[in-house]
Amino acid sequence: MVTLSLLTVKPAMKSHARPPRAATLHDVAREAGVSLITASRALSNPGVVSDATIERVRAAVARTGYIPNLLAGGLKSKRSMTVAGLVPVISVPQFLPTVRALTETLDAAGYQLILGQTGYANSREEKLINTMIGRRPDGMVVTGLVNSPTAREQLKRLGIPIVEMWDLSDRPLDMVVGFSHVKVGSTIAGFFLAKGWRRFGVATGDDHRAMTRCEGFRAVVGRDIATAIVPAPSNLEMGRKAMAELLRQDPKIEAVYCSSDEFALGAMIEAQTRGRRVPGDIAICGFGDADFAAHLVPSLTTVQVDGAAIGRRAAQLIIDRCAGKTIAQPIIDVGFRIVERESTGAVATRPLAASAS
Amino acid sequence: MVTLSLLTVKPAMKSHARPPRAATLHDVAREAGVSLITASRALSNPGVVSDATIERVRAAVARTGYIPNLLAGGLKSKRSMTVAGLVPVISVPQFLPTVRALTETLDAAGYQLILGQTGYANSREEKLINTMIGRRPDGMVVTGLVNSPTAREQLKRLGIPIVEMWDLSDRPLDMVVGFSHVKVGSTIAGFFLAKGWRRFGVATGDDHRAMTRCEGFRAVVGRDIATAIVPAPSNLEMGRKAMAELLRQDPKIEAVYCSSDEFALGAMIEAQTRGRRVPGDIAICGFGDADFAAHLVPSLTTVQVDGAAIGRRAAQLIIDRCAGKTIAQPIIDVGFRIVERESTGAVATRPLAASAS
DNA sequence: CTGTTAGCGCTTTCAG
DNA sequence: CTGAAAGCGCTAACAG
Repeated sequence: MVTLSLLTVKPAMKSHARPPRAATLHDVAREAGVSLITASRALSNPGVVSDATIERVRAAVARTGYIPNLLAGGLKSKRSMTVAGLVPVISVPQFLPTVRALTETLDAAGYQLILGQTGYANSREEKLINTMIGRRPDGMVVTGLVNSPTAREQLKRLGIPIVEMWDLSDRPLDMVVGFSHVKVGSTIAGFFLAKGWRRFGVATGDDHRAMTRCEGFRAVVGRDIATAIVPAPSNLEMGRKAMAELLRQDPKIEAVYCSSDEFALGAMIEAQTRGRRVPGDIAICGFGDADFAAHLVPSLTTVQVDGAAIGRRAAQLIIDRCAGKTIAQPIIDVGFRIVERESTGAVATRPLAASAS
Repeated sequence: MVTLSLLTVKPAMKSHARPPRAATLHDVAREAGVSLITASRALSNPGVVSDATIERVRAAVARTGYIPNLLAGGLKSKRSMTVAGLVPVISVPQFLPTVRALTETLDAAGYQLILGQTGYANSREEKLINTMIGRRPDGMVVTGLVNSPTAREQLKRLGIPIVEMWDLSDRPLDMVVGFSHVKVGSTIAGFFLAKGWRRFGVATGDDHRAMTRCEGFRAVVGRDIATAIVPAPSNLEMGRKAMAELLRQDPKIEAVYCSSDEFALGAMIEAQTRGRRVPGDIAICGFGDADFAAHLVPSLTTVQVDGAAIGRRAAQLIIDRCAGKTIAQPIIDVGFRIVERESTGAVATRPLAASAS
């Protein structure tokens, strides 16, 4: 018996004729001469289908140009194979390694990351979460701890795995991968003190996590130090302005912590422009260990956080939970360490570093 | 008659009881005492429903905590309200403003951008396109021109609006928003020549678009100039290495074009480290007009491209086409302009700029 | 303005 | 190993 397909793809069709519709599994099944469900199994659960059948279905797929409709599959199976990810803004370099690792780790497991920008404002966060839920993601990853009680309640009720990241909490919404920002601040302060400096300054972005680091810093060195706060995200331009402000507040300032490396570079440039030597007159420490930090002149002392690891581990938590595994450790502290370079002068005598992991 | 809902949300339930399933439109309809389709219309097409009914449905939505399942809606209506976006790697600063503008413009129209990383390798591109098609996006935006004939054919067959961006072509797959990279290269060359320099160098990433700019540059100033090619994406570290290489090839080099601003900053630092004054001894021009370029010392001459505009216009093309509008101009040249700053010395006597728009 | 009917394309039962 | 039936949650099409 000869089965004539109505769907044979002809590379060249008259004029602009475009196939009225994409091939469905139904078409594939007909082409392969098997039932719909067998075709489905051949593709998504080959273990229970005979090799011969699999081969015929594969061939039919190739002939028809079939691409599974994940919307339909997800509707029935309740698994959309997507994970929602919330970041403040996509253009902050800080989170890029994390987003990249998330994308890649999820991709390797067949999941698609769907990114949303909350924009540093809590109101947007709630709205965005709602939009995201509409796509029925299998998991959700958010930057920072979810503060809004409404949003927390809603996310909990969803019953999907959730990872809060880039921060730490004893009592996360569900799971958390991050590090202690307070500890970062106090560690930098300890590092500065160990070097013998006594006149400090801090330049920080105004977002929650940066402010927390700033508080950790001031808790150790005192709150009446020169302080410059700029709207997040802090960049090079803002760094120049902030350093100008710090020098106005305290012309004899000795050591400055900046809440990002871009910010620190700006501060460094401004200090140099005003005739201060770095680190001769002013020591500068950044945060994030951006790719350029090691290659500046002077190279920049900074706090290294493994953003890619945060993304990888967050993704893995989601993947594991979706696979039904029980998570032994739902609170992961990835730690951080001070990378001492030239911008803070001669190397300190005692090493100062790390957090738990 | 009193309608007792089975779905009344009780804030505090016994132990870990979690609602077995999310509220569906069916639940909302029952709560509101209307039919399923009326509830549907009240939410997505309120114009054709009485105000009283809308109000009742709204109340039912609030009570049940209903969030529409966009997968189900998309399956039936054939509109997933998603747009697929392909970038080489998410972590390249270059495309960030574009991705951001895309996200935001699409979001405002109710669309969700789904991002995929092709990773500078054509093989991944084809595979990624297939994955994306599985989610049945309503449109697609790709960085650069789609080269692979297989991919072009497949995308055309899809019948959804497609925008290629960050490059230009007379014969795009569908629509294109970008600028001429050859022209960028030749314009920079002309700019350098007008300043009186005669010994040139070029440091470039090895991706297609950067190489094209490089060719445009060399087509004007000659192909036998000092040249350093590094693997994309080019960053500060690579810039230092590249400049070291250029100085090795030609110690008397006078003017260098770098394929990105991060790259140029690295080159500048390396030159200064080796005792060359910028712009005194060597003039440097970057590409991209990164946010920091204007605030460096010396400030960096560069080529400004409105990446956000590319994203906005690409998104708008997709949105308009999805709305059934005919696109008057499917080939959009957003142009570029040289932003002359300190790194190329005294301001040129004749202005050099722009492309078509 | 409102309701009924019939699917979208797939996967989960439950039977052979 | 294969198949038939049912339906995920929603909306388009056609009635009233």
